[in-house]
Amino acid sequence: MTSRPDVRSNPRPRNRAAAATIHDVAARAGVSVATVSRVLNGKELVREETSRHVRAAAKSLRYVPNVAARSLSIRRSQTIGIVLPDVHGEFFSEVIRGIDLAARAKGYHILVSGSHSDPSQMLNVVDTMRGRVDGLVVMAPDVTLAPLDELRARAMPVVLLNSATPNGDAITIDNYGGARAMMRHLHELGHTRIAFVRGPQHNADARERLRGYRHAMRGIAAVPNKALECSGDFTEESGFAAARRVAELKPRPTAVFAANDSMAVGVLASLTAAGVKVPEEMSVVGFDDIPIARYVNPALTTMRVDIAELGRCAFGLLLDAIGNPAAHAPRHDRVATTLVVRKSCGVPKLQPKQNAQPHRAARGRKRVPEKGEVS
Amino acid sequence: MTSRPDVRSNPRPRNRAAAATIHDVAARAGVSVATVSRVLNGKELVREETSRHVRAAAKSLRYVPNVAARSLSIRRSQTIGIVLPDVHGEFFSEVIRGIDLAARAKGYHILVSGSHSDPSQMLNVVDTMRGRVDGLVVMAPDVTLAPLDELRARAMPVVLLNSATPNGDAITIDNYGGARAMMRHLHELGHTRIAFVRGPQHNADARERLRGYRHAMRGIAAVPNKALECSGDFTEESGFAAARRVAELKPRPTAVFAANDSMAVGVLASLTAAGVKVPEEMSVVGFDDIPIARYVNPALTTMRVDIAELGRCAFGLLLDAIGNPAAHAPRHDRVATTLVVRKSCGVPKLQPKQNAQPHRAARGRKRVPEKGEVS
DNA sequence: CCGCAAAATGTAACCGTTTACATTCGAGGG
DNA sequence: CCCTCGAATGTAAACGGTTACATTTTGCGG
Repeated sequence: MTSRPDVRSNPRPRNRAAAATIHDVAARAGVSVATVSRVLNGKELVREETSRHVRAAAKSLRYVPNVAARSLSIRRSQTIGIVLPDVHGEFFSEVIRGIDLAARAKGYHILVSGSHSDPSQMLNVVDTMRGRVDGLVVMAPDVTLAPLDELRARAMPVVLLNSATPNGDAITIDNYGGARAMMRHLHELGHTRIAFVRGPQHNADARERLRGYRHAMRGIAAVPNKALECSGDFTEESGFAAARRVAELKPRPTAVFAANDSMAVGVLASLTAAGVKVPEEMSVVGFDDIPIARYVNPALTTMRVDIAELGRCAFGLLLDAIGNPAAHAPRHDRVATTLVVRKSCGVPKLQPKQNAQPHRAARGRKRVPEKGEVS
Repeated sequence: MTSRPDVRSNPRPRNRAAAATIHDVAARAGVSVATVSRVLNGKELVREETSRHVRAAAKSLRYVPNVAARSLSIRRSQTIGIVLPDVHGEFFSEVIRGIDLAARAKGYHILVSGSHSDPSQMLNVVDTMRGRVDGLVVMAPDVTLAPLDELRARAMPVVLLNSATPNGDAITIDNYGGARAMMRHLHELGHTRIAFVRGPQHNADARERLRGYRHAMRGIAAVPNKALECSGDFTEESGFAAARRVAELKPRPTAVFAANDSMAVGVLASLTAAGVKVPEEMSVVGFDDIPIARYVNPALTTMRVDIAELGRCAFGLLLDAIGNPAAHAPRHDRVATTLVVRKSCGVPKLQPKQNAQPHRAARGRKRVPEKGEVS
């Protein structure tokens, strides 16, 4: 009955409604498997009538190609891997979202693996993804250079996200530029004594933001003052703690710049608890524009990072690398940030020994609407 | 030299450092592929010495098995799919996180696909995952029953997450019980005029929470008052708008119960903007205990849902279904919620026509620490 | 020293596709 | 009428593993 010779000497009993294979479709349509394959992939010449038959047979059998077989044959999985340090919080979910959207549009699937605190565990995961994916987007902001290079040796296209910039493909946020833009904004409002809450020591984003802050401070204060910098680790808790220290500094700073929004939220909560009025007595700004930033009280002024866009870029770059592994020239793209002015910072009160007048531009710029200016 | 007869008549030029195959390992170790397979899978008897040789060969060749071939052969992919409506926000990332952790521990990978607003698109995605995954966790809170049943017909283990409960495997939050527990808390504090901000009409979670609220209100107020219910859609914006309406109700409610935390955050922001003091003039509570809840001002009293646990349970159930597809009895598990008391609600002011005394228990319970009581 | 069971290993079929190459079939030109 | 050529289709060899079954070793009692 079937035109396919049953090669199996002793067919295993399939326990359940087995999925139809290409052979079943071929038999039903009265053609060879090659023809079925050609019809379904639509690349080669097939007579219109034959094509219809095949399509009908496939539909009636609810045929879905077996991807494992297919990818074994064509050596492609149409899947990319995403390796994250830890899928906590809104930042990571936005990254995934951005990549997912871009990938699906191109017919790609995404394999996600999060929660990799240490590099060895990460490399491990990368190995188990071997063969399962055509390329990787790896986010490892806390990892030092060496393991990342080893990762490249795995001979698979890899795009690094927000990691210490190595040679090879990478996408990063313009942290340095963003931090400077934020400092410019504060300075224009008249602030000169600006405290900074740092991020984790080994985090690439955190370092760049700190660098931007320091550079800007050199242009603002004659003598750099290390006392204005507090340590933090990107968590609300650490922001909370840092704010207490800031509030007790001798000449009290008029503004606090937290290296990310989570810490800024902590700072805000801490100051409120301590009875320090924001923005009247102290201005607070953050970085990232996570969704909550808009809903804390007062609403937080921050640098927006279009995280989904970050993911989208990463996928685009990866796709390019997968497309022509040979001719692909490694790129390092930087995505810009946007200043979003809300209510959490104002003009500092006049104080002795300070410039008596706030900077000229201050007044006019105070209430830039959402998505204000590009840094 | 190699013991493997080169069956390929005309080996394709491999463009790049091709990955070693099991044949290469076998050749290098001087054994057959079967032996290599046995060593690497560790199931069958192999002489210790042989085993060492094979392992050494594998390591020196940096051999990693090709998963496509493997899953073609054993008809398993060691991968599960996660289908989400939209990977926005902390809720979804926590779900992914929970599943990821559980899955990795069992050697499974996860294939994620988010952003499916409509059912047809979702079914589509499910089809493309066919063969790529051993089972699915599907989250479709807004979807009506019919498509979900069709999904089951796809003949693959499926666990539904927070969806309108059908027959088959499912995990849901105890929304009804949680809502009632929250109402009990408010009532014990002395509140009787309690407004409710509803979630999306077709959302299963939202409906259950509303049901819990209504049930509780029947026990509190003699005449049910629909005017106390405001519509909302789980977004901060809708909470913001709803709060304005609540504040203008004739006998003003003394408490607002928002069907989720995002809306509660909106409510808080709105009341603050309108000059209504929380909790002195009005108490506000939410549901979910998203991370921000702790950092808004005042900190939000809410029902905690252990979202990662939800994901973990879902994976466990799915694994069971994958394990014995035949003997598996469909289950419907419900995960409990926990009351977390913070600062956003207090004892209502005495008012005419009200019970003059707050409920007995109120005082003593006011400041239960984090992770207070199980509902 | 033989025989035999158990242990270790090898052989090759099979999983379901894709695709290079072979084959068939018609049509058109000489 | 034969030959050639191109279009349509078929055949079967990969792809890289797993595993049932066959074969070879090994250990040991008689």
